[in-house]
Amino acid sequence: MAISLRSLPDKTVERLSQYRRNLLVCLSKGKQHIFSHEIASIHNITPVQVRRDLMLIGYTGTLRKGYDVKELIELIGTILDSRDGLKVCVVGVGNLGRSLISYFNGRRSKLTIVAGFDTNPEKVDKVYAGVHCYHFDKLTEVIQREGVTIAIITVPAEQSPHVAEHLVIAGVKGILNYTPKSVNVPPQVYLEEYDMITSLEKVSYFVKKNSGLE
Amino acid sequence: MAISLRSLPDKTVERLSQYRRNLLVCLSKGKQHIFSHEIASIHNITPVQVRRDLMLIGYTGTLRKGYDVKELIELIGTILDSRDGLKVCVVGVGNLGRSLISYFNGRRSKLTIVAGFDTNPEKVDKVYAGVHCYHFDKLTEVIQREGVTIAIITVPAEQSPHVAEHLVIAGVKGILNYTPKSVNVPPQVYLEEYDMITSLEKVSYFVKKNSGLE
DNA sequence: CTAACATTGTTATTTTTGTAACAACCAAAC
DNA sequence: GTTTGGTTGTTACAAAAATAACAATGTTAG
Ligand SMILES: NC(=O)c1ccc[n+]([C@@H]2O[C@H](COP(=O)([O-])OP(=O)(O)OC[C@H]3O[C@@H](n4cnc5c(N)ncnc54)[C@H](O)[C@@H]3O)[C@@H](O)[C@H]2O)c1
Ligand SMILES: NC(=O)c1ccc[n+]([C@@H]2O[C@H](COP(=O)([O-])OP(=O)(O)OC[C@H]3O[C@@H](n4cnc5c(N)ncnc54)[C@H](O)[C@@H]3O)[C@@H](O)[C@H]2O)c1
Repeated sequence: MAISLRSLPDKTVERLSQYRRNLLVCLSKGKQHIFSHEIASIHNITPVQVRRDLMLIGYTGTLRKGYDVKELIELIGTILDSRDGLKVCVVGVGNLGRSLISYFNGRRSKLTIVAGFDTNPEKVDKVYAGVHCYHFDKLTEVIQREGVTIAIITVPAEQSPHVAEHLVIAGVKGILNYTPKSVNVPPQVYLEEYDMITSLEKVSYFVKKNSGLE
Repeated sequence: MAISLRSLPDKTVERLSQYRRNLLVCLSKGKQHIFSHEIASIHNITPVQVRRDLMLIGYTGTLRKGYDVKELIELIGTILDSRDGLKVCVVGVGNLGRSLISYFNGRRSKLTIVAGFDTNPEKVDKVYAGVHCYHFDKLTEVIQREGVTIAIITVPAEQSPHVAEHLVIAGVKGILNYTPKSVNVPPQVYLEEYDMITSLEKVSYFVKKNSGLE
């Protein structure tokens, strides 16, 4: 299908992931069809935006009946998921890393966390929520053996550039960096960074502004 | 100052927060001046974008000498921070909530987590990283007594709309929702939502696409 | 002294994202 | 049957964000 080959807008990809998650909930409640305005209201966006996103992936609903929930879930699956799923590792099995491991695993069948890495001897060779924690020295070896393609970085901030460098050498194709220090990767590696402090400061700025403080 | 009153672009606010964080690191290393291309390279963006952001906040550097690190930090402070700081609470003291509490507190002097809330009796009236956890029933009372203006939601997803509703009633002015279920708030409350699953699926999509998989 | 250069600040352009407008359609009501 | 109404898919428009272009300026090299 030509459409799934051309790159979708970033934001559309994000929304598709969210649509799917909520569509699964709808399906489990026995809902078989859904209107664009229903999807929109779940996500607090406009129906037009929903229809536009679905247009981009070439899905056509039925007039006055809406979209077939199951079909749509499957179509989004063919777009977002890789056939055999992708393997993920977490570098830095601290507070945040452990939270993520215990939270993610088992939820998305196509994305599995298969390894953790840490430098702290107390964590190495322990198992967290079913995930083995290896020493950071084994990074390349384990990544290549297991065929890991995505890494989540949750080490102390100052370590993240160093960690990212090793991940690239080891051959991962995508990195999700939760450290407030941004990292540098070659263009063929997809990088997503998110900084919780920044988010909080942003909320704080707009709260200040809206409240007309000082 | 007229400039700080007009609303800055969302993305600029985010970047200012990040600039400041790294400028503080520079300052602690004794660096007194910095060029736009240096700031840019720290954040993997272009020097033009840095200059544009600084233009928007009305800061002027010195030609061939760059920006005064200390001055710039202070100016960003006057823009992002509220004079007396803002108080923050965390609703849902589970894995993620506790991570956030222990991570955030003490880092940003102007934003302090002053309370946690949970429904689980085992957590109520315990103290986590110096933060008292109250029963959810006390939400409004504590928020008003302490003057909390910002809330972070880290309860199980299906609870988040209910929690958000109570937070609005209690009078918070900003909400940061880490739940994958989005919530509805009146326009005077600033809402920021972030969904880690979506981020991971987005990385996965682009990894798949870049690798030319299937 | 002058030319070349590095760097800033600003305006113009392009790209991305979101919103609005509207034609097409078909089911139901009358 | 014809009209009404709700809903889709698409095109046209607007807003936000990023990038490029470039003038201004003062420092350094010759
Ligand atoms: N905890 C949070 O809620 C939170 C929130 C926002 C951002 N973050 C960011 O996430 C990162 C981790 O935070 P945390 O609270 O989990 O810290 P943490 O100290 O609990 O965990 C960090 C872990 O990384 C390990 N580590 C250190 N160097 C390493 C290396 N080179 N290779 C592999 N592992 C290494 C440490 O042994 C430790 O286990 C930090 O950069 C922080 O800024 C955390
Ligand atoms: N843990 C993670 O790394 C992670 C990652 C991404 C998203 N999230 C999201 O964060 C949320 C929490 O995740 P978690 O792993 O911390 O879960 P958790 O089960 O460890 O924690 C949830 C906490 O919320 C409390 N709670 C339940 N209902 C409540 C209510 N009405 N009011 C106040 N407290 C209530 C529970 O008692 C529990 O302590 C979830 O929505 C999850 O989707 C978590």
